[in-house]
Amino acid sequence: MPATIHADANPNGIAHEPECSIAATLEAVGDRWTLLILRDLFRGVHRFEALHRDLGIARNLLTDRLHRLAGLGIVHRVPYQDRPIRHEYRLTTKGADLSPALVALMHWGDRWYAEDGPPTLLIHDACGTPLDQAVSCPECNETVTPHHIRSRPGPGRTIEETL
Amino acid sequence: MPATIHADANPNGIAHEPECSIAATLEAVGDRWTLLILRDLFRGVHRFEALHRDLGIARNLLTDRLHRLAGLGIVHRVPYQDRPIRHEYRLTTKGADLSPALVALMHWGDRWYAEDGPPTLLIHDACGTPLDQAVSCPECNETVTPHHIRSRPGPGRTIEETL
DNA sequence: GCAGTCCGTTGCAAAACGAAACGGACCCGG
DNA sequence: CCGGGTCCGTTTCGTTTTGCAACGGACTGC
Repeated sequence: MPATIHADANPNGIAHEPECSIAATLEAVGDRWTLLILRDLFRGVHRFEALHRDLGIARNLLTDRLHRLAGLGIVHRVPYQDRPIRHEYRLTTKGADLSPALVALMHWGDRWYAEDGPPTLLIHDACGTPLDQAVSCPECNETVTPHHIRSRPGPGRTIEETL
Repeated sequence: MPATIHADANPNGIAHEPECSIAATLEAVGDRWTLLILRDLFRGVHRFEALHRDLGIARNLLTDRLHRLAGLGIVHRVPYQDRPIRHEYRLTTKGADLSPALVALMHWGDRWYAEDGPPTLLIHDACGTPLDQAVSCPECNETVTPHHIRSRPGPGRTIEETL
């Protein structure tokens, strides 16, 4: 039996109730473009025009997504000139905190779709070594594979549907 | 400056060319429902009717997504009865390999949207300890934060646009 | 036969998306 | 001052994707 990542039966409101954190996350960033926009922000592409060019996203959608991300506190608008007052978009702590998720998505793509090897390597700035990502047990000090991951209701679970 | 997760300028074909593994991954599983379906598969919900009930997804979409996932080799259809021959959907290795991504997305939701604490805890089956996930450097034997992540073109990058 | 289960399809309206034109605020060279 | 060029949106409109709910098929069990 594979990893049990438990969750609930309600694909709704964003911080609307504690039900499933995966659903909550996808509510915030789980549309066709948002994670790509965030990828570009990590990558150093911060301005509207540059994002538009780089992603090929429709301008109206880009406007919408950027405002939405700002509203969610994932991104903030930093003025880089006045006069035609212009802002660039930068990750907040909350946004930067999505880094592990992007890393995980990238690793999966590397593994299953990069026939000629990864198009991009993530390396340690200090030593240049390609990085790993792993789930680990702080108690046992060992890496845990999906098969050894179990789940149980946490403190935030409402007392309903034990399923 | 936050983590640099570099990527390309083309949000296209799935295994269509090596450009950006994040885009490739999102091409495969980056729509509104797919990751939630996968979450349920991890969680032990394997049948059409159960997925439909649990997720509230439209039946036509569920059909479509499951077939798509099967086509991509992320899921396979296992007969569990003949006669009205019926299949259940199970993760392949490729599908199970998305575990780290789901874990990362869940952690982020836990951190930013679970006011009363995580609705679900992932624990080590051997000892019951809540698990961590981290990016680490195999050389330095230390955890690497987003700020210390750099990126560089890997072997799979086509020789174009140095940006 | 008749109800119930399970999976999937169909038809249609609503929502999201994509492309491209348009508008505003500016800078610059002539 | 005028005609470009840049940068950031907004608007319009046609195409896709969703969501919803009814329907159909293949059984089982009573």
